[in-house]
Amino acid sequence: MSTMPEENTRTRPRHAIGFVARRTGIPPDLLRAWERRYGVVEPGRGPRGRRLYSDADVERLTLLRRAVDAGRRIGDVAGMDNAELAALVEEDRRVMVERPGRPAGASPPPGTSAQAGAYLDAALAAVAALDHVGLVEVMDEAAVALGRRALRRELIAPLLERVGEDWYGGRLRVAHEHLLSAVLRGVLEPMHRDASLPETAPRVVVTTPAGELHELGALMAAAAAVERGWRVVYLGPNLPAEEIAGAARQAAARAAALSLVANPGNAQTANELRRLRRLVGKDLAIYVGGAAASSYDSVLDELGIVRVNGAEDFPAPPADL
Amino acid sequence: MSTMPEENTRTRPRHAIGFVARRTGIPPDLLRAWERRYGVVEPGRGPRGRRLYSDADVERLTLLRRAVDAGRRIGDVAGMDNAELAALVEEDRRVMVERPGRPAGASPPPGTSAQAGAYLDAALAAVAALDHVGLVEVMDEAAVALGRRALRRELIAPLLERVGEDWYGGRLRVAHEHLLSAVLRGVLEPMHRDASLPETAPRVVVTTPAGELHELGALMAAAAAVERGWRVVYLGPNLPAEEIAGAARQAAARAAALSLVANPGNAQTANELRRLRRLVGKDLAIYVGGAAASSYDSVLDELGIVRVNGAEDFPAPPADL
DNA sequence: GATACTTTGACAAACAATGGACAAGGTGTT
DNA sequence: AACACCTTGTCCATTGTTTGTCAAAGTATC
Repeated sequence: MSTMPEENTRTRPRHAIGFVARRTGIPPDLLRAWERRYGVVEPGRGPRGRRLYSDADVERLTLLRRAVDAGRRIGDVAGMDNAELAALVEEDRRVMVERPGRPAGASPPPGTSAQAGAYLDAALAAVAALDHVGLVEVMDEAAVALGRRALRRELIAPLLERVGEDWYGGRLRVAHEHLLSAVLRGVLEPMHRDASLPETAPRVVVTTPAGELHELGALMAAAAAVERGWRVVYLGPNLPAEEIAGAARQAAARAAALSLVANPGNAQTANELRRLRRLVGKDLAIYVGGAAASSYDSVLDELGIVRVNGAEDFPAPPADL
Repeated sequence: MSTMPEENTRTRPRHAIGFVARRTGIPPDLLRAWERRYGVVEPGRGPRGRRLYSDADVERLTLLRRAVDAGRRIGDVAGMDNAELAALVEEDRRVMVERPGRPAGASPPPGTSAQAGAYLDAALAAVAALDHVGLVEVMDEAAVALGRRALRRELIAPLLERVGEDWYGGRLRVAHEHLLSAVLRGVLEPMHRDASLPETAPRVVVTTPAGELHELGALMAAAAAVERGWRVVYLGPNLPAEEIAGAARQAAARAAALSLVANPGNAQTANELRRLRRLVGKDLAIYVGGAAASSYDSVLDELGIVRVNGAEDFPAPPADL
């Protein structure tokens, strides 16, 4: 579509081999070997015969490195075109760490303050450096400076998005993402420990359905629910419908909140939702949110489940009784 | 356009045997043996006679491995078609639920104080009642009263064991276990945030290998490591060997600590350990612990990996340099 | 001279294929 | 109980291929 053959920034060669090596994590020797043996890319040449790689080349090399990291053999993937390669890498990633489908581009930080922006930069730097302690320090400071609400909206949410993007662009690895998850869990978990709520406040069970391992959405939801006046029973991720139903019954909960991120539109999750509705009957309110939630809209409709757009829209508890 | 009968991505052979082995958890030798003896799949061949498996092959092999894991004999299930197999696996799964390997009876609380015993009872009651807030209160009080070390030894470790037993005996449900996990994570995570350690303290990367979803052992290890004077880079659970190696390299870590709880003696985990050792070379110390660790003893020996008995035995960092 | 790049050739490890062997555990027969 | 037999996962030897890395020798730039 945008393929003016010349002049295109994507295809204009300009990166030297050392730069590309650092950027992709592939040593120069190996870059040359891959080119020599499999013709993996065809970089242009500078005046003295030096290799000059285009952005498109870098992109393709990043995909190849990911495929190899996932356990593929370079000879098996070297011949694939970029589309095929991208599909392969995406699939491998799903299996390796259960972490899924491109989130349907959450909204970019809207009214982010300059202050939050500075924390965001500092946090990103700490993640990139795998600096656990530094990241915790940034989050603690930000928590004090911004308050809970802004912390979630202006720091944590954009941070998750940026790290996701950077991973996708090959600048970060899965390990960075895990580090962030671990720290954020530590930051978010205390938020729903709020014991100041009356014993009689309506309860909500917060979890993710079986097959859905990503917990951060659930933690954000739990923190938001506390602020709305719910008493939260937090159950962690990956719980079968029977367990959710049993817990809701035992806790005398008025609602269940589920976060859906992985595998948009997958059949197992839809079935879990159906089973849950059947097990709990019509009286329990069920809320779902998360990047993948909208892909289940038809099922949600059929089951009378409410879709929540972002943690800030978490419903207030019913006033009756 | 995607429905050309050939050209179909599901049936086009493209996965090398090593990759399939990792993906399915079936070692290469066994893959070949199953093919030779039962014709379980018919992979295509690459130009030099190398096996290339299709997505459909991988799917079928995964089903077969699940059936075998559930106690079926390969000879009995090898002839079934995929639909039959899927039904069988689904049925078996319902029976076994999700039985994590029986822990090899961790030591009963040795010198437990009466005080800790009271906290233990209170904590168990809160878990049984799904009382999130109450459980947090008990843990917070206990943390102050007992101190970190005794908290781990005399409360958290026995608590995990008791809940595990009660769950196994049907007195508690998965939801109770998850509630406990979530709260304990909140308690343990701050323990390795200790910023008082010098920037130059030797670093240890703490995580669990791919396939191992249980995080609490890793958290206990992280907390113990901090007390021993390590600077901890905590990466959460379920990380492939490449990622662990990459993170250790980037963090300039002196050691990696892994917690193993699920599926004692399983092949995937053993392979992950082997790959990790290969990727990091001989210079990085690797520690493993957890209920399932002893079932890998021969592998650990072969790889020069140190088995740690309980978080209290976590090794001190090397004094050299 | 130090640095960054080029080409070519070489090499050790890791990986894969075939076919055979074997031990541990289960099944069946007497 | 003892026995032979089958099943199954693992291991080995041998051969060959693939792949990451290294070294040598040369060139341009600062």
